[in-house]
Amino acid sequence: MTPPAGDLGLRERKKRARTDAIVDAAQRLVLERGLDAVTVEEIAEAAQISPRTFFNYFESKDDAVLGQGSFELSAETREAFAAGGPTGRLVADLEVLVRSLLAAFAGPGKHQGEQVMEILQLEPRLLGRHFAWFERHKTQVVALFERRHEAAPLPADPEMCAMVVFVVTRAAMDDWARTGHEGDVGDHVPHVVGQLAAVLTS
Amino acid sequence: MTPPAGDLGLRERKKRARTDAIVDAAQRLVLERGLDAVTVEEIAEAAQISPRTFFNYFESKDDAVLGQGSFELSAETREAFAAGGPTGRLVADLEVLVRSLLAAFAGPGKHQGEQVMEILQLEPRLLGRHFAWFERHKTQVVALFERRHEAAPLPADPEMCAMVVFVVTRAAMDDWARTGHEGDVGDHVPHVVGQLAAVLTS
DNA sequence: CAGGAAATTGCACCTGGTGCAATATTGCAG
DNA sequence: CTGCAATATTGCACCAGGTGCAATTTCCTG
Repeated sequence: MTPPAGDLGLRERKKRARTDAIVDAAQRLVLERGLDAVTVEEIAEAAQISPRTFFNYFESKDDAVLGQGSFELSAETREAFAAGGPTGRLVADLEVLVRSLLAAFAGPGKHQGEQVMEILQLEPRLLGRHFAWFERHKTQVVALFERRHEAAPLPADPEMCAMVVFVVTRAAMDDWARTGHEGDVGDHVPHVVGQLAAVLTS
Repeated sequence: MTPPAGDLGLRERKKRARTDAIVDAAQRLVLERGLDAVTVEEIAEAAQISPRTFFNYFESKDDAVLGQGSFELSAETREAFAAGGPTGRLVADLEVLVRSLLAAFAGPGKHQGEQVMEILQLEPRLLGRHFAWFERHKTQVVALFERRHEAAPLPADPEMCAMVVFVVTRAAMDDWARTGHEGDVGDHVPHVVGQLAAVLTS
């Protein structure tokens, strides 16, 4: 028996390779021709699988294009936040949270991240998916705030806090795009937080 | 020639009647059976039109269910806001704007409004459409803020202001739903504005 | 009432997406 | 290495949403 620690077996490796191949093909084709001009059949062909298999990996074409799935906060980030950290000031910790979210959304590689952002800008329809994603994970985010509430009381309902997370995420992406992809997306977080606060307390 | 002032001619009247019939049928059926269990064919049949004609009135099934289209701010509201009114305090005027938006979304009749909200709660997928709607109209909202900026300088980019409009609208709907549909949706606006501000300035 | 504009409709067609059953691949115990 | 069970891939038939086009009907206007 060789139960490989770091290795994951042929099956698992193939699965990952296929997933990557699908996302790569989807993003490349969509960037080349636009979302509506690319069919699932073509993506499947480019990824060397059957169209039917495509749907074993992703629930929809849109999900594949966004590479949705790699998209969660690390345990440390979550625990630290729930415990009232990392700084103890809510708004600062929120910024950290959003930055992690943006990084997770962008994906592991820098390049991949920019590509997703570029696609999102090119195909606003997909932003609807982003919203849907948020809806799906909303309960988790709310739960996170509920836990933090016990460590350090919140100034608002957990649901409202979750909405803030969402809007800041979205606004940061917007701001980043509007300024011509200047620097890292996360670096725009403080600015948008300031602006949103300014509007709401005007 | 009888260019009827108040009247609109048979053609126009029929068009409106049909639109209403479609929305009514769509909402009734969806409330009865759920979004996925209702086909366009059935809605068309209930509205006594052919399936093809359905798509002359609405771009998608979802649009029909939400009755999207009746969904714009009145000229007065817009002009007043652009001119720096109605109160002169940005956040207060924002609240007025959002209330108008919520009212427009709800539709003319009270009953219709609650129905839409009920459907939105029952079928979260449609919230994605709400987001899409916002994306489509975002430029208009941004333009509104740009105009206001000349009358009374804004504390943030027009785009950020538009994001605030969106998040407040959404948060108010949420809050209203969470408190068991208490009173009018619009009455929740001040509360959520306060909460969001509290989080962002914590 | 005639003729033109606008709306309705039928029809053929494409794409996204699912269920099901057959087949192929992988993992594993002997 | 071999055979068997688990798992993945695939083909196939099918449904629903949505569009383009051309024929037909309905409304308006002179």
